Amino acid sequence: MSSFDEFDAFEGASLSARAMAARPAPYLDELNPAQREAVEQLDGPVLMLAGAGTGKTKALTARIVHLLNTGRAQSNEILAVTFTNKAAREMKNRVGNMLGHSIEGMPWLGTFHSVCVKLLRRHAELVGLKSNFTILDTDDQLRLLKQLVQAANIDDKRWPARQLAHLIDGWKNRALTPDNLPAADHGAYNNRGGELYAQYQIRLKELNAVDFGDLLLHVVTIFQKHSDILAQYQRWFRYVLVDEYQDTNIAQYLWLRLLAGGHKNICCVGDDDQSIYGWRGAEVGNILRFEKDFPGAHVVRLEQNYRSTPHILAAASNVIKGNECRLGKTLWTDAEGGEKVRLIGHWDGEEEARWIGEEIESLQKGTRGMRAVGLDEVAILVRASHQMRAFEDRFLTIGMPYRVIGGPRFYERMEVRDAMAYFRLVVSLDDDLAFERIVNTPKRGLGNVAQQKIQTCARDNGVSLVEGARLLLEEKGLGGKGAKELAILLGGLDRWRRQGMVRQIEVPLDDDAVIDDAANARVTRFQDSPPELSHVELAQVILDESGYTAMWQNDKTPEAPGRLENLKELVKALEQFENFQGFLEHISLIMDNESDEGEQKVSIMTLHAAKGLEFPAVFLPGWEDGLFPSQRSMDESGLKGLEEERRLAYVGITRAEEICTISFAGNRLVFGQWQSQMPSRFIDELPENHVEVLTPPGLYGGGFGAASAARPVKSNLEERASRADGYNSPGWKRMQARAGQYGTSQPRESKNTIIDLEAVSSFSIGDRVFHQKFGYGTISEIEGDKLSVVFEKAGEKKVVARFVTASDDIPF
DNA sequence: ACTCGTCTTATTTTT
DNA sequence: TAAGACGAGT
Repeated sequence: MSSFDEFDAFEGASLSARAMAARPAPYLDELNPAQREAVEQLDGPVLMLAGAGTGKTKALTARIVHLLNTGRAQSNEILAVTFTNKAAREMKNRVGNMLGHSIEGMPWLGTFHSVCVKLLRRHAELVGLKSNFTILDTDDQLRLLKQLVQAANIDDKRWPARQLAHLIDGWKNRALTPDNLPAADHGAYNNRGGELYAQYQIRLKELNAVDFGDLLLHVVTIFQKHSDILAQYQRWFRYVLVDEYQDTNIAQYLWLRLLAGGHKNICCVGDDDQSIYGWRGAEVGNILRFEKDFPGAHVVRLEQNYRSTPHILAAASNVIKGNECRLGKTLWTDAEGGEKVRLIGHWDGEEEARWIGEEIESLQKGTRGMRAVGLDEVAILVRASHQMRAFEDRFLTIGMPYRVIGGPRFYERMEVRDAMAYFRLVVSLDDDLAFERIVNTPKRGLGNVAQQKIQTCARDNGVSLVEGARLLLEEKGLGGKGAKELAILLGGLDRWRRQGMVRQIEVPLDDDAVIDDAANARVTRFQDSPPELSHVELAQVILDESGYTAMWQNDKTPEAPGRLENLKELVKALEQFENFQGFLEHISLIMDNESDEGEQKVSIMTLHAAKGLEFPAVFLPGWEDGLFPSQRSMDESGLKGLEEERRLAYVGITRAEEICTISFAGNRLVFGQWQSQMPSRFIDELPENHVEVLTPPGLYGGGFGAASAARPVKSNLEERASRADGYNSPGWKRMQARAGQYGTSQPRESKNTIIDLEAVSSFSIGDRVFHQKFGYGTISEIEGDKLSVVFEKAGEKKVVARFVTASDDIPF
């Protein structure tokens, strides 16, 4: 992709740079003392512990500018890594702005993955790859693994390939190659884990492909095995900067240690309290251990917050201080006043959504002396994406514009990937995975049997699938419609390839290696080919002639028009690139979807997706034990899991600038079952004098606590959870202490059910009752809060008392 | 080869 | 509940 003239100026560079060392540094004046310290401490290891909203990016960019300005390094001698492209882009922009001129260079500011791609392209042969290797996405990865699993005669029902994929990802995150896989891990996946992992890696090499994990792992391997190469880069990258250090996994940690191992000029920026990606391999330990890893490290804490009101900060701080494993920071602010964090309980999830909808409407109008808040300034942050539905439903009915952030990304959409598979195949005919994806899309009458034949033929002859298909046709090994269609496809591939060729020769590519390969192959055959198509035109032609466009045009499902729209957008996106290769390279790493226009909309997203963002008004619904903190997280990871959930709560609260509203529902439909919920234990951790409880207990006698007290079943569950992690006080105590403490909004009238909480415990045998699902019935037995009811239509069922009402009350 | 019905299983997600 | 995966039937 990019050439290596980043290195060209290697030795003689710094004279002019040093001459600049005396330049004034106005950017320093805008920093607070802590930020300034973090910026000016240029040499040696530095850990910048930056709390939420403390101007971390500002400090980080100032540091880069300072490095340049003092002549310590040239822009191409600084390695700065982030996790997301968005973060990398922002940093680039801000460095540019701060310098006052566009930065030519900073070629090594990018994501871990994009930097690794560059490095790996340069040294691919050292791990048995060619420098034009392709990068598989998770979909390709899974398909590949499925094949291996089937070939190994494993019942993929009992041992799903997904699970294996997950294991392998985990190993790669931990920098474990098949060779150094610990015995314990070897036995995973029905004792075949290690074996299949090894096979998978071999297969990847055969395909000249890598998965995301490999990008880092291969580079680490190269550095470990080739000290000369490592030394070269250690010298080249004079300063190393890392953003979001708390999110690094072991592979990334090793990678950094290796690169910074010489001069130790490494500056890691992060916040242990915002480590929320443990489940995908991030090691909070990396940041907690920093001072041990880099003795003599300077630790700077950025604690002055420029984002939120004191109430919000107090709430966040009080919650997070429940965590044991943290370095400790206290956010503070100059700002004064502001609303307290608001807390409200609801009857159920629907009611919660309704209330939030109305609340947003009144924020818009600017009631209670507050300024009017625009919809763009409002966000709803949920723990799990299924919670979004209630809000979407509600907002749809009241016509409130909203946008869901972090859904399936543009480049992950089926149609986009199909299209890209065509492009990939045209670019390199031996992209077997791309071929597999599209042979029968659109339907060409090439089902399992036909594809199997192609596979066999290709393997027997040791060629790619495309070549195998060609041979198969020549041998007449395939008949009927399939054969005809396949011939058309192969013909098309050749034609498209030819149509794209000349253009590719004319356009200079960045990457010498790629250009050489491609050009050599082409010059001999197609030098004088007739008028060509630009890659954009070609893309359109491919989609049309392959029948792919037609496939969606003929599709009558409601999503078909949207898919066609996406294809158009994809073709348009190609315009920004010089050629196919450039595009494919780019999108394999960039999965952004920032195509949102002007209209004011409420944002709905998960807490994870919200990290790094901020909104004047934030709603945090669903604070119920089991949902948040997530039961699964606690079951799987115990105390560690709970602490990560707590960090998530911290992240959520600290997204809010002016007003933060936390809510919970007493009942929620979970997997189609109504469940009564306990308020989240994190609610107990909110500091009372910074919280305003809305809708005090009123009409419904005792409100939440009383209702809970009537349900020993839940509290046992709750108690079990508490005991399991040994963390909080037993559920019962908490619950009782809380009884009546929090307000609960009234049940939704539109449901036409008025449920008298007092009545829950006052059923007696023989009462006639109504149940939403089973209809009318008569109570035959009472056991705690469980009733046996003989329903008129549904027969005898055990139901929880709460879901049943005395039948007279039902105004149906 | 494709469609339809049954079964299963339910976080968080970047690159 | 509700979406996705899978197998059987046409």
